[in-house]
Amino acid sequence: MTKADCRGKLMEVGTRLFAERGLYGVGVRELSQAAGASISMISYYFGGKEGLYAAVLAEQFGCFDQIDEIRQQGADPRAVIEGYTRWTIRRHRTHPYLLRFYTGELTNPTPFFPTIVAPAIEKVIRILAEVVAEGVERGDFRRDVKPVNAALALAGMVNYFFLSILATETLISHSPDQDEQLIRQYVTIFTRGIGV
Amino acid sequence: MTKADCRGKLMEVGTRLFAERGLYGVGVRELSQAAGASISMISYYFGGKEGLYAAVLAEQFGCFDQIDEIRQQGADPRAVIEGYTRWTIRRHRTHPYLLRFYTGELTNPTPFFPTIVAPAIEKVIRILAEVVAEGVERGDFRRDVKPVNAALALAGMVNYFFLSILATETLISHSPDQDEQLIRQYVTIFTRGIGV
DNA sequence: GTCTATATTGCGATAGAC
DNA sequence: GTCTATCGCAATATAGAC
Repeated sequence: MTKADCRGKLMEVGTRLFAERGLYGVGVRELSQAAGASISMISYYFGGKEGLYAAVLAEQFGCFDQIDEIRQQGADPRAVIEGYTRWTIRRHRTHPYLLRFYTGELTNPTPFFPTIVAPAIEKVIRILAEVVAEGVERGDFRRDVKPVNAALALAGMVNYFFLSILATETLISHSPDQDEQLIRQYVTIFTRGIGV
Repeated sequence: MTKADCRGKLMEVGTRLFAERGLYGVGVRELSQAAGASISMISYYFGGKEGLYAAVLAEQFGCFDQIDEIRQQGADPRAVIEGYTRWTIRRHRTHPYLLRFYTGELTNPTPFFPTIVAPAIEKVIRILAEVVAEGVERGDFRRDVKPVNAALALAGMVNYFFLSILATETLISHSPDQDEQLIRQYVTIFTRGIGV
């Protein structure tokens, strides 16, 4: 095992195994064995199993910074809403393990939830709510719409589609081929749903 | 510890602890201690820790049977949609731990996911999709709406509101006082979203 | 920088007393 | 039916060789 590979390989297998079974569902023996490294490398590079988990979590949630670009991609609230939807669906394709950490931490938070997970989610919802509020001000959306409720509705629709995959495989195709249709459906449901 | 209490107390603390930290995040020592019973009672009544977890899971998902009553409460698809929304939000209030098991199993499935969890979720989504399809046939909803996509959108909105609580406490009140407003908002967003 | 071997602690399950 | 005590095993972390 060469130097550069060892740390990266541990991150790689840590991402997969922690996503599939959670922090307490995986042991250091299995992690190091899957990485082809020895057990002590986890402590050497990450200070222990929890350190590896924290590093994986931080890497996974790093891409949430992209929400700032989405926010600025258009003055039209509808454009931002479509941008968010497309970005989120694409993100679930490019980061297939992110949703596991996302919902896993919301459901069974680890010590790293307050510093890594909560701020990332809160920022996205806050920005979506601001965008909805702007749309209300512009007269695009109804005045009785509560922006945060609406933001949570949109995030819920998009994320739940992927969250529910394991239980709905028999009901619908989750192939990426359907993504553009899915984006259209959800953007339409949401914007018509809150529209005047 | 009297006989009748022991089993019930183990179910009670098992529900809370498994919900908060998952099957692998809790040990039998902590479970039995919290129940005020001895460690061996878990094996005696449930055949082991996993048996207790399975019993808790089955009890929690038992209330999903109520979906049949919701289904039959009205010929009007809109009435069923409102019934589902109210039932789900009320359920999160009466069963505060159910969502943890629900999303925990979807994210990190245990051996009991296929027999207990997946069938319950699939049935609800299937019924919602049927109701949407009926609405399309009646001309209430648009023909371009895909029933399963729409069903997942509605379930996603409602469930995500509660799932995200830990990360959105600073953004909005999650008090039951707001529930009726929440129901109105989400039913409106959804029915206008898929309406003609 | 990476390994093996080990220290220490905690786990789930169960035997046997009462 | 419930308990205590213990078995056997796996956990994480680390010491020390190379």
